[in-house]
Amino acid sequence: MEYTKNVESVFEIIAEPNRRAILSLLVSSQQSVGEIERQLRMPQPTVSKHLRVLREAGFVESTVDAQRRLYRLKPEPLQEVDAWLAPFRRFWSAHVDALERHLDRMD
Amino acid sequence: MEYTKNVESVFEIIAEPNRRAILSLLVSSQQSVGEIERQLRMPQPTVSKHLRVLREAGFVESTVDAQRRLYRLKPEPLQEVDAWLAPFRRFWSAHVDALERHLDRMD
DNA sequence: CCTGTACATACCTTGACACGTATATGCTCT
DNA sequence: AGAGCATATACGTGTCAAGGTATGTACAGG
Repeated sequence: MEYTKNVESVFEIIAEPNRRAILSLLVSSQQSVGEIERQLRMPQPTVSKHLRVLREAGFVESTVDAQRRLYRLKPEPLQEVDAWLAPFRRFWSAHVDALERHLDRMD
Repeated sequence: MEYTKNVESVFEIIAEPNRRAILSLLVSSQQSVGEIERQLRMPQPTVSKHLRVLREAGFVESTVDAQRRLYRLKPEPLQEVDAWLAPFRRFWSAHVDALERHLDRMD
């Protein structure tokens, strides 16, 4: 196998449950590492390491606030996921339509 | 770490590029294993193994057609992904709104 | 029946990645 | 400058999943 790694797809990033949890936390507002750590009950190095992955993949960005770092969401990578999903949305809405037509004929 | 595996999230399933390719192929119409194999230039056992994973996770289902098996999409798992994405969509459309208001004030 | 075709599975190997523990870096305040 | 807090990184370890090769199963046609 050719492992031309490094390209780390957005899908691999969000495959990790803790990373999804972090992203879900950040959707409401920005948070410091310590706040994430406490809310998710994760060891601090774990949080930092996941944040690093998310940052390098463009899911989040951080600003310095004294000794703290505040992390916030960036939309682009998840929009990529959304875009990949588009053709499938058409597929399953076609299914729903077919079901509706079927039900229409039934009454 | 507790590895209470088996729950195999839908995200782990679509993290694999070859599986995403298979799903994308199937969005237009059902395909046999051999057709997938040829279109994606993947070894047959690889295709079969990925299809097994996809099947057990509910992404696809198969019907027997003589010696062939025809695989087709099932919508539910990808709808789960879509549902997970919903809060983030609200987030980034809020961003677009803010940008638009800003641009409005500029002229 | 026997051969070929289509697909599935078994086994082994390898690499990636998530974790834990320990330690480094950097900032703040006194 | 030194203490203490907040965050980042290094290192070693275990687990898991994907690939390759080989083989099994099942159906179709002559």
